[in-house]
Amino acid sequence: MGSSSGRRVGRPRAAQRPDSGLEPRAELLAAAAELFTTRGYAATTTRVVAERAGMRQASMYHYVSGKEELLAQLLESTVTPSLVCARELLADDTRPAEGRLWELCRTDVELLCAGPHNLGGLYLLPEVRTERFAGFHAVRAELKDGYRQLIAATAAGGALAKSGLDLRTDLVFGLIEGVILVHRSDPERPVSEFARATADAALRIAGA
Amino acid sequence: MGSSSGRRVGRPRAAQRPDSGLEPRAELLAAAAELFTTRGYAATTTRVVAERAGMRQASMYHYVSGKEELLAQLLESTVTPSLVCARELLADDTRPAEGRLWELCRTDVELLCAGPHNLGGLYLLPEVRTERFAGFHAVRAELKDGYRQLIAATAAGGALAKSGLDLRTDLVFGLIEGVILVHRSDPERPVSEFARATADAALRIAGA
DNA sequence: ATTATCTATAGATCTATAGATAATGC
DNA sequence: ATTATCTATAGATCTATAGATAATGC
Repeated sequence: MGSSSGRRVGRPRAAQRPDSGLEPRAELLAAAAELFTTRGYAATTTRVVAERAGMRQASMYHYVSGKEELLAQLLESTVTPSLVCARELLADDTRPAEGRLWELCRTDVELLCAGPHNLGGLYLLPEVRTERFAGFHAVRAELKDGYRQLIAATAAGGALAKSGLDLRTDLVFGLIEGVILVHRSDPERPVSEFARATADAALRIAGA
Repeated sequence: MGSSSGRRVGRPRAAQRPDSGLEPRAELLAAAAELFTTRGYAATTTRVVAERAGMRQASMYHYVSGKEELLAQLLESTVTPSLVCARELLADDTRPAEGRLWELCRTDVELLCAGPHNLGGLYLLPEVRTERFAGFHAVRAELKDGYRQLIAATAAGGALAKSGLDLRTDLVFGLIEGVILVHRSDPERPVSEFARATADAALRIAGA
């Protein structure tokens, strides 16, 4: 709920703005999402994040320990929904693998392109490769393994040797993540049609 | 040639190292390439670039005006060879478009994955979207247009409406640039085989 | 009393310039 | 004299903490 209206405990903010309806921490995350994706992580100062969230630089530390925590949280929130989808599809063995792979690709593209800022673009930040974000890497690796299992379960995939399967998996996963670049270059394109076209392309790459 | 051996004009460097054989400016570019691709642009200080190139921070300014100039130069040197290849293939109308498109994809992947550092990864840096790098964007746009023309000239591409052609072009170009991500995740994979497999995948996406 | 914020600032950078220095060239 | 480098540093940040302040809650 937070602040459902008017009077709140604590010293009032210096710069008042129309109530966004978000909790302060969520406001910080939203501000960080926009700034990190457009300007990059290292180039974004705590001051601009806080200010965009409506508070002064120092006040940010009341809610988060610093920039790192914001990025870590944003990253995990980006993969988690895709991972949930992958787990469901892997469990559902009533449907052929081809259809489930297509569905995973489509959903993943929708999720990557969803939201006002190109959240998927966070994957690409160089800082993300750091040990600090091991939690994110773990969930992302699990998602990639979901892709691998579905590709292996297709008719074409079953015939592949390990190196061939690795290659197909990397190409499909690369296409899906590369979609972030495509979306960035033309954010106006209708997402659902684009997501279906990308899923079609992924199946062709998988050989299905 | 530079410094073919021993005695050089000017005060000696503080930290001597085995002669790399490169001119100082080239040493700076090589250092920047590695650091920008691994740590990112904003997170890389002039001090580490200069030090890795064997000189002190301030000495760098004898050769370049600052970090921006290094990035701009690196970016352009990354697309230019692909663009040369695209122009040659576009001009050669004795071969069917399918084969030329395949060749462009293969060469482009080879070039993106070439070199000790993942130079192609520079594309992904958020700072690159800045107006400052308009020169790079112009050559990159010309390369993308080369892809579009070749796709349009294929049998399958000729039948497409404009929006369909745009979509195919974006998917193919996205796959090729996404290759940077794939290469980053497994730099050990033999490049030439990978390049051929990616070109095959690109043709399947193009519908050829 | 508790809380959310603020202002102020210490300490740690980082960039780019100024001016000194140590080579070779003539 | 010319050149390539160096050392030193001013000025501009940026992060994170310390301590003050202005609300509500009881």
